[in-house]
Order: sequence, then structure tokens, then C-alpha cells
Amino acid sequence: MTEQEFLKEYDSSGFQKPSVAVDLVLFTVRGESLQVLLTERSQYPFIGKLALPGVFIRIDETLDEAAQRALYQKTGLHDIYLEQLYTWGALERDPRMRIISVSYYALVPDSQIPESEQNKFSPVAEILQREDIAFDHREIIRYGQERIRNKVSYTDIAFSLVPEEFTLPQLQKIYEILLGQKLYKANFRKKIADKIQPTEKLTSGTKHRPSRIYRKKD
Amino acid sequence: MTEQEFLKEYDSSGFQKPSVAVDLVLFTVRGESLQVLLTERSQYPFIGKLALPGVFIRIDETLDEAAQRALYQKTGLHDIYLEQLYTWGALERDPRMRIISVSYYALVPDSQIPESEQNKFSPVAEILQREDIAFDHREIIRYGQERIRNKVSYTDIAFSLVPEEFTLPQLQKIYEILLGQKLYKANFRKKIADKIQPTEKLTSGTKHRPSRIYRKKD
DNA sequence: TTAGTTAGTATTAATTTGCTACTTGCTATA
DNA sequence: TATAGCAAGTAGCAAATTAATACTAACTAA
Repeated sequence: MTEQEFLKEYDSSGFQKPSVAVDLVLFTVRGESLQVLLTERSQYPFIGKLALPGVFIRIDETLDEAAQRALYQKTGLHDIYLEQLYTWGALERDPRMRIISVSYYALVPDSQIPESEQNKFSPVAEILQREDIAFDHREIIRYGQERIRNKVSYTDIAFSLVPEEFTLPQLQKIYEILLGQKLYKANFRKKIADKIQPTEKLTSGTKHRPSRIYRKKD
Repeated sequence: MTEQEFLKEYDSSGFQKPSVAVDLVLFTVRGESLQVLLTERSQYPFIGKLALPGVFIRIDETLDEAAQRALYQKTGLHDIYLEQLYTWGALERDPRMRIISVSYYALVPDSQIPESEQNKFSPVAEILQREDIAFDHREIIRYGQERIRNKVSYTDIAFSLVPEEFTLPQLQKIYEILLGQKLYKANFRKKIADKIQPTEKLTSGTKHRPSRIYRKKD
């Protein structure tokens, strides 16, 4: 069978293809909670409901490229590290037609993502309670949160939510919010000791003892 | 925008859709090595080369269903627990056309999968050395092995490679092959102690001290 | 000066891991 | 009928990690 033969046969068999989309789960930590970026849908289906930002994949771009394009089109950001989360393929997940969605997630510092009337962060805990999230996006968010909780323990992803220079109480707070539990200060510091570098600087303007400012090592 | 309007617009925009396939990475432990099931391709492209078993997804089946169908069509097996691994979307991964592949993996006891002239297990270590594996399937296998190494440490997947009744030396061997390293007998036993139940039975016919036979707890 | 508040450190107990060495029960053979 | 060989199974200790508590330090406000 040659390529020509194959393509002819494949084409003539004419089986329908699903559409493929990419959806983004952009997390941040703001205040006391883990939050996720959602857009209010302006079109059918689920008009007015909250959904993850996403795009249809083009025939000439990879999945990673489509994810970066979605990121840029929806937030204006470039070059954020996105990691593939899971691929969703239930039959009726989109009422229009068969759409398979490859989800990606990222942790982005609060300040870096511009919000708008359409694009807003919402607390994950709240979203997971709601029944009115578009498509299966609530489940995708739930799964993303689970993935993060796992990854936080054995990678450095938590650092991506903190600025260049940070204090240890700040960093610990991030860890606690991502993990959903309090940590012991002394133990926390032992564990991350080899990943941080102290600077000469201290915070100022606090009502209490200032804290030392650190940077990530390497 | 109504559904009709959307579909009309979507259709008339007429952008090309990629094809979507599902590929299976079926692992087993045989002898001293981790092995993976590969088929020898009989068609263009990569005729004669080894590839993972897979199928194109149909418009009316979910990804999980497609994976189970691939399993059945290629091995005759039903109801094996398959877990989604990763979705591969490089542009030129298939020379025929744009195909996105959702990969699934499973650990199956050696004996359960029937082999044939076309369908054979090969040691993963060997496959990873070879340059002549079809498509990007070598990379998929590599990624699957990595996933397994992680999962073995914090789940019970290793038990799925062992029969109902097994000895601890047997089980330890499985762990060692999956992890790619020797384990200390005493520590290994402490760690899995709460996952196993002793039976009254012992092995027989060995040249040395017989070992106790266990079952998985729960 | 002192109370309030958070930053940061010291210390100890409990658990897990890494590692060694032993005892046990079988077979083969001298 | 000893005993050597061999793998199964157990005991135990040192080192490292984790859980938890209690302390000291440095600032502000009153």
C-alpha cells in the first residue's frame, strides 16, 4: 500500500472526524485562595456561563503551539510554561458536535494576567461548588487542582507563583494554599533550604519583625 | 447565535480537522525485564517496523471506549484497566496526514495476553535503544515507563502484574523490575505489610526453604 | 517600658529508610 | 545422618526525615 493508495482509501472511507480543541487552566494564588481564570461565554452554547479559555486546534500547529496561541489570544501573554493535563473525550461534552479537548495548565503570578470584564479569576473552591459551569470544565478544573497538589510536593512549581524576590512566610503561604493545609514553619524551612538563596535585604514597613528576602537558587 | 447558526458558520469556515487515534502501551514483566506489546506493521507507512497497537477513534465512541476497542481488536482482551498516558500532537508524527494520538497504558500479567506472529512482547530496554520504531512510538514507550516508575512508588499498580496468589520474593522481583533497581528485602516487606494477607499455603518443590503464599488485602 | 505581633531558631520524639547480619527450612550429597 | 548450599524470612541498628512544640528576636503602637 502506497501513501497515495492509503490516502485514497482513508478519504473514501470518509469516516467523520471529531474536532480537537485546547483548553487552558490558568491558576493563580490571590489572597487566601487558589483561583482559576474563566471567561464569560458570549456565544452559544452556555451563553453567559463561565468557561475555560480555549481554541480549536489548527491543522498546522502542534498541541503545545495551540495552547500557547490560546494563552496569547485570551490573555496577551507569551512564553508561559504550560503543561499538558488530560484529554477529555466524552460524547456529549459539547452540545454542538463531537469535540475532544486537550487541557493544559499553568501556575501564573497573580499580577501577570490582565483581567477584563470577560476574563476573571474565580476561587477554585467556589467554582467546584457551582452547577452552572460550561461544558465539563468544572471537572477539568477539579482534575487540575488535584494534579497541582501532587506536583507541589515533588517539584518546584510553587516557585512560579512568587516574584523573583520573596520572603519565606510568603512562599509558605503559597505552599499552604496549593496543598490545602497548614505547614509547620520549621519543617517547611528545612525542606526548601536547598532551593533558596538569602539576600542582604529585609522587608520594611511591617508592624512586626521584618523578614529576610530570598531568591530561588540556580 | 443559535446552534444552527454556529454549525453553519463552523462548517463553512471549513477548517481541516486532524484525525484522532488511540495507541496502547501494554506492559508486562517477563523473566527479568519489563516488556511492551508491539505489532509488526503490515501496511504503509513503516511497513515491517514495530509499532504500538492502536485504532482511529470513531465519532460515536469516547476515548476510553476507543482504547478498550483497540485492546479487544488487537489482543482479544476485555475489561483491562487502562489509564490515559499523554496526547501526542507533533505535526509530522505520521507521514500520511495529521494524526493526534491519545495514548493509554496498562500493566497486564504475562500470561493474559495472547501473542501471535504479528503481536509480540519486546523488552523495553531494547526498544528504547532502537532507531527503527514506527512513528514516535519509542518516545511514547519511554514516557510510559517513566510514568510507571512514578506510579509504582505511590500506588498498588505493581499488584496487577502478579496472580491472585503470590509469594513475597515474586512480588519484590516485580517491584524491582518496574523501578529498575534492587530493593532491600526487609524494608520492602515492611512497606507492603499492610497491603497483603498471608494464606496457610507454602510453595513446594523448591530446592530451598519454601516461601509463604499471600493474597492482596481488600 | 511594655504588650502585641510575626519572623526565625532550637530541640525533641516518632517514623521511615538504608543497610547488615542473623536464623530457618528445604534439598542434595558425602 | 551429617553437612553444605541456598534462598526465605526475621532482628536490629544507624541515619535521615517528619511531626510537633517551644522558644528567642525584631519590629510598632500605646
